[in-house]
Amino acid sequence: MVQRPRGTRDFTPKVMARRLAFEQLLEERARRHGFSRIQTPIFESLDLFTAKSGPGIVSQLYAFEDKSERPLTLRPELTAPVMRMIAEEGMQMLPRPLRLSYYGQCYRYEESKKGRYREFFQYGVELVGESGPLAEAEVIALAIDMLDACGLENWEVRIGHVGILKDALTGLGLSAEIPDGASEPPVASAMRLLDKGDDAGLAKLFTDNGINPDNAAPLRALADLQGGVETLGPARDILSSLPGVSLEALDDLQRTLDAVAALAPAPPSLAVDLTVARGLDYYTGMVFEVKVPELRGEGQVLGGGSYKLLHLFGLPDLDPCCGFGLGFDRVLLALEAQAQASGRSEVVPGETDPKGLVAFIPFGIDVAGVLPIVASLRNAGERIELELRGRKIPKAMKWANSIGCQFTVVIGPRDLENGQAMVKSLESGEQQAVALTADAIAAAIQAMR
RNA sequence: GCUGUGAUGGUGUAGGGGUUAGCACGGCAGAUUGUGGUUCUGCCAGCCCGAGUUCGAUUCUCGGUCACGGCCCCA
Repeated sequence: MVQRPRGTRDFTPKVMARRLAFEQLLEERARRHGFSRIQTPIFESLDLFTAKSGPGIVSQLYAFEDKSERPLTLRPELTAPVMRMIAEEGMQMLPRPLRLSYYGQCYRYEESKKGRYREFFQYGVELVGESGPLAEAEVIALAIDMLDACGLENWEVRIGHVGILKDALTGLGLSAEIPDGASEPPVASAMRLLDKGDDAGLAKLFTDNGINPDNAAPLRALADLQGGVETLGPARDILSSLPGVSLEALDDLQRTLDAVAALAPAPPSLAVDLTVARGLDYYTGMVFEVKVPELRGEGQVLGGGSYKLLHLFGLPDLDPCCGFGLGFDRVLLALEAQAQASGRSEVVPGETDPKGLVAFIPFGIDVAGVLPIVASLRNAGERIELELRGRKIPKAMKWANSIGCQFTVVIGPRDLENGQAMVKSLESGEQQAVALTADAIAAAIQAMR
C-alpha cells in the first residue's frame, strides 16, 4: 500500500476537531489583541528564504522547479512570506502599526521525530510599524495569553535582549563588523564563547582585540545571572561598572517586562536570560521563547522577538518588527500528554461541542415527509445527523449512542398518525412526545439541555 | 550528520522455520417487528516492501520503507 510521506500526518475527525478548537482558541485570543488574520501561499520563490537565512538553508527545503524552471520551494516558515506580502501588497500604506496573525503548514526536510515533522503547523503574529518596549510587551502578552488560555501547564518563558550583551561588547570596543578573512564579527565570536562557557577563549579574544581581558569576568557574571525580573538590578550594577557601556537596552527590557506583568496573566515561570542569543542575526532587540520541559529535546514551543527584515524588501522604515511563531503541533503534544497525566478528557478547552449532536431517526415511514423538519432544525442552529440506513429502533439507538449523540428524535408510523415526534435525551433517558414541527422539537431539546 | 529499538486485522497485542496465525476493542448481521450504553451467537478484517538461505520464510539474514528514542544541529 502507498504510505503517507515521511514526516507527514493524517488528521482523523476526532483529532481534527481538537486541532480546529485549538486554532479557534488561538485565533480568538489574537483577535482580542487586535490582530487580523492573513494567509500567504504554501510555496514561494526560493529566493525569499535564501535572502532571509542564507544559501545554507536550501538543504533543509523542499525546493523544486516548476515547468518553466522557476526556482520555488515549500515554505519553511512564515515570517519571510508575511514580510514579502507587506511589501508586495503595499501594506506600508495602511494605518500603523499592522497587527497580523497567521496559521498554516510549513515544510522542512529533516529527520522526523515526535514533535518534529516534515510538515508542521505554525501559528504566529507580527506587529509591524511600531517598535519599542510597549510594542514588544504587547507581543509577549499575547503569547502568554494564548498559552494560558489553552490550559497548558509547566511552561517557562525566557526573555532576553540581544542588545544588552551587544552594547556591552561594542561599548568595550569590540567590533560588530566582519573583518576581512573572518566568518563572523568579533562581537558574535564573543557571544558564542560566552554561551559555551569558554572564559579563557573570551579573555584571549579581548586581548587579541586590544581590550583589557579583565573585562571578561563581569561579562561572565552577567551571563550567569539567573532568575526573574529581579536579576535586572544586579545586571545594571555589572553594566554600570564597565567603561563606555550603554544601559539603554537594559532600560528597554525593564520597561517591556513591567508592561508584560500588567498586560498578561502571570506565566508559571518567567526567567530573564541576558545571553539568549537565538543564533539568528536578524534579531535586534528583545527575544523570548517558551519551553515545555516535559517535551525534552523538542521542548521549545514558541519563539520570537524584535527583528529587522523589511529592509530586505525596501521598507527599512518599518523595521524593527516584533513577532513570534507558536509550534502548533508541539503545544498540542504537550496538552495531550498533560491531559492524559491528569485524566482530563478534554485536551483543548472547547473541543467538545456543548450543544451536542441530535440523531434524527425516521423509522418505517416515508422519509421525504420529514426532511423539511431536518432542514428547519439545522437552520435553527442544531447539529442534526440524519439516520440514512433505515435501521430499526434498537439499532438506531445504539448507533446514535455510539456516534456520541445527546438527543434522538424518532418518528415512526404511530407518531406520524398522531402528528408527533419522540424526543429523547440520551444522557437522562427522559423522553417526551412533542408536536411534529421543527419548533416544538427544538423547544423540547432546549428544555432537556 | 551520528546512533539505538521496533514493524502481526482499522486499533492494541499473543505467537512462531510447516499453525485453520490466537486474544481484546472495533465494524456488520442476528438473538430483539417502537427505544441506547449490558449480554450471547455469527461474520468482516492482518504477518510493511524487496532480495537471499531453505523442500518450505510471516518467523532466519541482508537491503529498503516507516515509526519511536538518544546525541549533534536548527527554528
